[in-house]
Amino acid sequence: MATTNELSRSERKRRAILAAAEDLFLRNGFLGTSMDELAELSEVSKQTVYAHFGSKESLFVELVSSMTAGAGDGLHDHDEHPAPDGDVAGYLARYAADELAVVMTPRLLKLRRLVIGEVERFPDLARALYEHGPSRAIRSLAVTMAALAERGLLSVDDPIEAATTFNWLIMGAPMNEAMLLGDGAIPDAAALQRHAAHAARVFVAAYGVGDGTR
Amino acid sequence: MATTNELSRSERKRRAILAAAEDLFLRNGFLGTSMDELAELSEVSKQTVYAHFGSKESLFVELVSSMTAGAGDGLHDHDEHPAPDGDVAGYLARYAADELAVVMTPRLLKLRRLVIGEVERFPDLARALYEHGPSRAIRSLAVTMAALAERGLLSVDDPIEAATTFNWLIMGAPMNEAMLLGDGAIPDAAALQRHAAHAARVFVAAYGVGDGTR
DNA sequence: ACTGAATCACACTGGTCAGTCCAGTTCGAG
DNA sequence: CTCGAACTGGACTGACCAGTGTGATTCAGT
Repeated sequence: MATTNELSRSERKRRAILAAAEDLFLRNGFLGTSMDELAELSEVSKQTVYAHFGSKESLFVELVSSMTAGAGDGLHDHDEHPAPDGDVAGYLARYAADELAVVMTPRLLKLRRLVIGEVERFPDLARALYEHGPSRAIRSLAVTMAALAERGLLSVDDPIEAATTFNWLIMGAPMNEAMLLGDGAIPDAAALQRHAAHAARVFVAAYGVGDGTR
Repeated sequence: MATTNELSRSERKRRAILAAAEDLFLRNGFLGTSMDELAELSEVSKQTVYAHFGSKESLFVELVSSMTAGAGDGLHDHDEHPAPDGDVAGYLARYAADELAVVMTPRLLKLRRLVIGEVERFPDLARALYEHGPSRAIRSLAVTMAALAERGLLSVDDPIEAATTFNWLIMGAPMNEAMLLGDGAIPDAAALQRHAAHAARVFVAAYGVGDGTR
């Protein structure tokens, strides 16, 4: 079954092209990337690029869409253990730190910058990124919020509103700094954890049921 | 003194060029804008464009720099009346609504998208936007926070941290939605005021001194 | 070994773009 | 009115770019 090395020739070429496209588009933008450049970096002829993806636009859309779809796929098994004891702040802090660790990544931040810069040209890609990113995270978080409220651990009227508030309490500062200051401004893991803990403390002070943190 | 109509010919041309540049760059980006297009929209010859600004890059940098510098100039006289009575939440809500009204503007949002998309090519512009925008707002807000703490109206250890928290509690959601969903997703004034009030309530719950809102 | 599909190198088209050049025109200040 | 500075239109250069065409070559499955 292994043709020569696990992957068909065509598939290998295809992936090489996508890898090069990711590199170039994320670095130089849509207009700033040329197809000759791309073929060269892929170590593939330009014809092959056009055989696999019909046009520059198609390639761009396909690349960004696939990166977008798999963007927040590291965040699923949170609902497993929603605050075993009553330490809601600790649980939320861990939740926040996990999300931050996924999102505050050069690859995803570059993708976000790219898509934001191309909102006018590719509004659908931007909407897709919004749906698969923040919106998805918030919806998922809202479920957790509702569960915590049900157990009397949190006082939440509107789970979506609460989730939105928590989400941006977490993401707001680091995300917006990273957007403008570049990947060099990404806080290290320790700083992100401190930030997550602080956000959780603030949130619990507003939405907690009485104990808070102290 | 008025040469013909308040402004010298040269100055009129210059402004026409900048106006066209603002329109085109904000809409089509740096690479997506051509100098011929720009000259035509300015109703000025290409030579004149190059006489005033030496190159496409210079024009771009000058335009973005000037827009950036005057970005948050509507936010100065807040410190005038910091919560006459003890209604900190109300005061902060008004403060937040004012900031939102300035920032959530198509012109500034487009500028922000443009600059974010060009971070790699023009990192200095992005840094300048960061300094004149969020950073400036936060520093100014921190002063207010400290003043409120001094009067016993707020419990603030680290004014910068508190200001940062409040700032993104306000800006996070609407800003990031607007970045990806386009200017059509800008909430109306009423929604922004509701959001501001909510943010202020959450903030006071975490940083308030005991009364909160209810 | 054979065969058809995929890939290759490379030239080429038609178009765009930043920036320059130039000869003639407009404009405003004295 | 005069003069010089600013402006104009349009042609031009050199470079780049998306996408196509072609004929030779490689490769994988039979």
